[in-house]
Amino acid sequence: MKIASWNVNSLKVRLEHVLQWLESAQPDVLALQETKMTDDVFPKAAIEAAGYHVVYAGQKTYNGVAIIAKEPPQDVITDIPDLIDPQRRILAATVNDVRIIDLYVVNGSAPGTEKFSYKLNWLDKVTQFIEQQMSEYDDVVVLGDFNIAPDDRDVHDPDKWYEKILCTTEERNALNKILDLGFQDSFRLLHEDAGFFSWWDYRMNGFVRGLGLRIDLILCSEEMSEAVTASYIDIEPRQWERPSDHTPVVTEFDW
DNA sequence: ATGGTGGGAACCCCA
Repeated sequence: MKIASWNVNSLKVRLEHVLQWLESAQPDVLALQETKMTDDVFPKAAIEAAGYHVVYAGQKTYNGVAIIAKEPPQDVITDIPDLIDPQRRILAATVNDVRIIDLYVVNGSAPGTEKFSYKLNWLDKVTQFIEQQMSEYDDVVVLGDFNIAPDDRDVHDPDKWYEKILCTTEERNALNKILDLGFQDSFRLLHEDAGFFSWWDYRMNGFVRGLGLRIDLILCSEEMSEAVTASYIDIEPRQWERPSDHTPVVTEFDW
């Protein structure tokens, strides 16, 4: 089973990239973030024509998540307890008996801001939801744009980013609370080195200069973590014309 | 030196 995540930064602009990547990579599951479109205009037919099923939760202009899968996603959840929120950032569904939880984590702007507090509160509620899902499902994958670099190996210049947004101790502690529920960062099961990134700022020629962070993660529960056979970041789509600022991350399971 | 680029909307917000 091959599971992937990609923040596409507008599915309207990136649809051809997604279709091209599905065609070549043939994932069983591709979780999208930042589709930035309402459900009534979602390109369902184009994705189905590529041989996939898809479920989605979108809104106008901002956010938006989708799960594309070879088998039909079941038992879809778009809203969680204690978080009444018009922002479409959460999508859970079951595919091949694996519970997939697709997250577009709040960016948070900067430490000390209202958005930062909202991010931490959002993560707290989502952590409670994941804990509930863990009690209901045996095999769980939580993936998406976490907007948190797990540790300094995931940051091109840790000194420059010290306690900056995406790298603060508070955000990392919040991520660790999810991991403590019984998850592994699948990429780190197979790669210990620094310098692997999934997002590069459009500004200042970030991709060419290697100014990246690894903030797109695929977390898997215990039994699945023992079945990981490969985990990698596919930087090719970041080199395509008019790319997303994120590139797909992939984990393969003997499942 | 506190910038810049990109997406979407609508002359500004968000990342």
